[in-house]
Amino acid sequence: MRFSRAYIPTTKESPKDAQLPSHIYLARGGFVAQVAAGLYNFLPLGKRVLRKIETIINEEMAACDAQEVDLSFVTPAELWQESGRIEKFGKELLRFRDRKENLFVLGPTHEEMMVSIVRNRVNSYKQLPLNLYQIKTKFRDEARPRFGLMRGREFVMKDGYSFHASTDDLDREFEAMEAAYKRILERLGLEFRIVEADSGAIGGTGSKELMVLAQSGEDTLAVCDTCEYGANVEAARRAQRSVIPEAPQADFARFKTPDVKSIEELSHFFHIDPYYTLKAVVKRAVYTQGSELVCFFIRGCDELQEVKARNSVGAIDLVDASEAELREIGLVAGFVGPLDQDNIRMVMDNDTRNASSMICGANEADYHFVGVDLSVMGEVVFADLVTVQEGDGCPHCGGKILHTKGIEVGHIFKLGTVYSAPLKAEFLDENGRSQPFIMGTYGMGVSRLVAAVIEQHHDDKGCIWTHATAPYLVNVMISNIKEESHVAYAEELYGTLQKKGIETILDDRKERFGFKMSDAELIGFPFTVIVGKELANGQAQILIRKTKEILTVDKDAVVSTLQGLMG
RNA sequence: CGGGGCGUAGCUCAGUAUGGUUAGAGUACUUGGUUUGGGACCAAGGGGCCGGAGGUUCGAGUCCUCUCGCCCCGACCA
Repeated sequence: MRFSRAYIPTTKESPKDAQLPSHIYLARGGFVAQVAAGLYNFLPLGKRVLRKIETIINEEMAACDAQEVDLSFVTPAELWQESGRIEKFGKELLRFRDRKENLFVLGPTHEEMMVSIVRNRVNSYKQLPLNLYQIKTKFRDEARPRFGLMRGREFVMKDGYSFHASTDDLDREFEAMEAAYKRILERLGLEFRIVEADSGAIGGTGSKELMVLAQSGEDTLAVCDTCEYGANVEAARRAQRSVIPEAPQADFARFKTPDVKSIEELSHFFHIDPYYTLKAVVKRAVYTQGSELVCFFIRGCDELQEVKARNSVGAIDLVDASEAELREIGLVAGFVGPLDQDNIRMVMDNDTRNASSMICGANEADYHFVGVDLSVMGEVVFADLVTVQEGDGCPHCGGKILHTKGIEVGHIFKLGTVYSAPLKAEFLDENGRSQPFIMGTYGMGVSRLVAAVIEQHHDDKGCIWTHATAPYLVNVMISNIKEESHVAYAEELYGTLQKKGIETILDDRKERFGFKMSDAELIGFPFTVIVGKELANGQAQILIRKTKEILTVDKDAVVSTLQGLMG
């Protein structure tokens, strides 16, 4: 490609709404342009990067015998009614009617459609397993799109679905997909972590997220400093506490604690470690039908993890409860405890099982119980409710847990029969019995990966594309196009590189040196060959974008040097 | 969806408290010239329904009402 003929609208200034490096540099470098909230046009350079990522995904999927399909983007709402997700998805699902007044939705994900193309066509275990995927634009009417390509409303996603006759076979495929996803991210040149995760509203097990590590990531990860363990904080576990603070000495008693409400005040009042206090967090749990107040009890030194709490009661949402709501059921905010009351549904954190020497609210204003032994409680529901904190022990090796940020670029999990059962997608097993397909699902955010590469690989000048993602690997820059000998050499080099199959752009624009250099750095070509002054000595220079290193090499050695650098 | 902010040239923004020449700057663009290793300089140009609709007024970018859009914080997010 000749730069003089390319459409690469770079700008010196960044759009005012851009915050993240990926957003700023992709916009400034002329890769994408915003159309409306959460909607972006991909310009030539952006499209090339997108296609490169898609190609790598396609290659790795082919290696696993997964087959690419292309499902219609507009899907009949009926399918969504059948699966029951039309309500669950809510306003994120864009719906509209056609001229005949039939209701349709724009696909935000394609479980329903994928199941529908397989059901009634695959009807024997002999036709299984099957792994189908597509790379396609999705639409989710996000309440608040942000961060450029990171969280758009329209985005490109690879979504794959596998169908199996047994859970063993699903397990095998799941591992193969995890390995394939790992290879994809490695080939893209990304630093990432595969972490345990919550399956979300959709349900399922074995949920794993692929996280590209970057400070700007929207997800917090708990990772072990010693072993491979990593998890989204929404799902992270921890080892039993190894160091337990010294227990306070006290017999069971009701104690006057005027205006002592918070855990901090309580531990200060009694001069004890918050470990021995019981924190009560009351939330209104919202279910598909109805809602109720629930009190979650955790140790005072812990924080409630809302996703875990929500899962523990099967709620679709938790909202803060007001003091008035508490009063209505006879509880006093700041003094809620599990003893002597059955006003509210209670869930206790696993770490409070049989806890003793505890201090908890007495369900009466200005009173707490001390010396409480929780093992005296009758039937109690326990669950893991707490947020794993930095410094906690790794559940696998006992190493130390650290927090880090990640960008979710992939999510794989085992669906089982969550969709196939309600949609009645069944096959006959070896015994002639009808069974719903056992399914797995494998998603990867393709357009988000474009942004993730830049979040992880940029500097104050612009993008630094990895070799696998660069729109062009080599930029041959002519410092001054008025120098005929320079132009002649650059043209020849450009031709040679192209013949060798190396994606090259020739910067033959009538611009000054500095302007072209800034563009080269902003766009982020891995290598820029500077054809200029040095040619008088029979030399050219190679700028390595990543290290900013400039190699001066003999003009006849440029191609071989580049090939060496590309490895 | 709650709270806040902003819509003026392709882009980044002045101008709006107090209505009044022909609506500005920087940058980008065009032409000519000088330059030619880090977004250079000089000169001359083109480019605007001041988001939209209605109103007040002799007169509205500026005041009032209503709308639409975009951004930020939060809630939400397979």
